[in-house]
Amino acid sequence: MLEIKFIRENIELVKEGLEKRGYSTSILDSFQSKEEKRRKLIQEIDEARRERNKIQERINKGEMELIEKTKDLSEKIKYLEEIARDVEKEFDEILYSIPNIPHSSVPYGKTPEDNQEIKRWEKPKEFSFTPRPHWELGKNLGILDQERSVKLSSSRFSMFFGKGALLERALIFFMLDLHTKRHGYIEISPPFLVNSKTMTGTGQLPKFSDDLFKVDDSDLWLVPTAEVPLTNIHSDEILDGASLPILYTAYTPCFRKEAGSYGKETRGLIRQHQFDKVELVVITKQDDSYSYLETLTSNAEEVLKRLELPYRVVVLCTGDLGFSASKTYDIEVWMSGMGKYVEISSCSNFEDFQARRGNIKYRTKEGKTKYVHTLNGSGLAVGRTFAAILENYQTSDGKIIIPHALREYMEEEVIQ
RNA sequence: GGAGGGGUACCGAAGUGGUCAUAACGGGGCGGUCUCGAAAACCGUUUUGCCUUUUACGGCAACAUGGGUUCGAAUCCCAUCCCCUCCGCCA
Repeated sequence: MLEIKFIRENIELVKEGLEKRGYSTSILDSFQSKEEKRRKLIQEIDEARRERNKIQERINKGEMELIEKTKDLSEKIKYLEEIARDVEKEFDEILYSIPNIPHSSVPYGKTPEDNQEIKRWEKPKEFSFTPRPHWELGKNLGILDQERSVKLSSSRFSMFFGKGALLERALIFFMLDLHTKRHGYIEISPPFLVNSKTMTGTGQLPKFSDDLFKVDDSDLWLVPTAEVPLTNIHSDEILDGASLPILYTAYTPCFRKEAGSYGKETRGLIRQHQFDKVELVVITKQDDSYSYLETLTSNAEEVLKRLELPYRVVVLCTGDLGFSASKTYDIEVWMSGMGKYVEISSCSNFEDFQARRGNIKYRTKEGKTKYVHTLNGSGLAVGRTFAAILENYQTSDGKIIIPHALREYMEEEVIQ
């Protein structure tokens, strides 16, 4: 969330940010009226409490006749507090629904078509035959079963068999090893179910519950990304400034409802209710966060470079930017069979937006407390990487050559 | 799931209805004195949030969380969460 005082004092700037994203700005009107109401109430309550405290002091000194007077005052306070509770609740709902402001370097745009390509690595390989999509390859090789998984669960679930399951595991190991051994991230194995407070900290709640799976009869939700548990590790903490930056990586399955995507990308591994991902999270001081956005993105790119998968990097335009992010780079891998670039990683700087929600601070050398900046990026989405390997490493007879970087984890050079 | 104990600051811990609890006491951290330097000792300091347009040597709030009783709650009552011990169950 944004700082209340900041919104109040920079209402035009916030309005501009909302407009750039294509959001309605009417929320700011309710913000203003509710905020003023809230502030007046706080003042009124504080004043009444001050008065009561003074009288209480005199009662303590023996002026018992004042007891009657303070009764009324207490009733008044109780009444005001009740109103304040409601106002505060309504106000919070508004406050938590205002998105982050796009960074000044983010290009203006309305749709994903307006995202700007800033980098392209390696040319897509030329095939002497028509390359097939990964779902055909996987099915023919018997390593990917998307029919039985529907029987077990529902559509948008898949199952790997034999070498396919091994390839998936190899990818997870390869990515985690790269990030821990080469890039300096600390590996975490977090819970896959988290509570509402945690989901609110990173911005999934209250606005985006429709896309989350919730466990019945509990306050637990299935994580849609490891970003949620990792970023919230230090919620309600004041970190030592010397301990920053903190770099975490984790492998987790991710669960998403993908509501509103009926009929879209139903085949293959692109859009699933459950998929594996290795995530990168960075917690920094505010001055470092944008340079870490570059580092983080290059850490994710390194996975594709080592797997020798062609990709491009785009910077998301204001209209395509996620709710909590200030700036986002998407990495898109080339899918030979599908004949297009597909998002495989999203690397974002949230500045202090998540830190405010999750209450994550650090202490400076001078002893002051400040909000940290948080960043995260996929490093990478495992299912899509799996698909990219199948499509880019296929042979004319439908075999898959294993990329060199994975051979130590696979023990074989070809899946056939 | 059953029985019992507990949740107070960075940590340990006291306080069990009004001598103001930011909070005793002990430890730790930070600053200083002493020292060539260090240790020890001594002195000082050490929560967070909100409101007052900025600021204050200003005000308010917070003792797991949320309600309640009371003129007044860390303290009494109710609910919820979490931790510990024992029993049962179990990967």
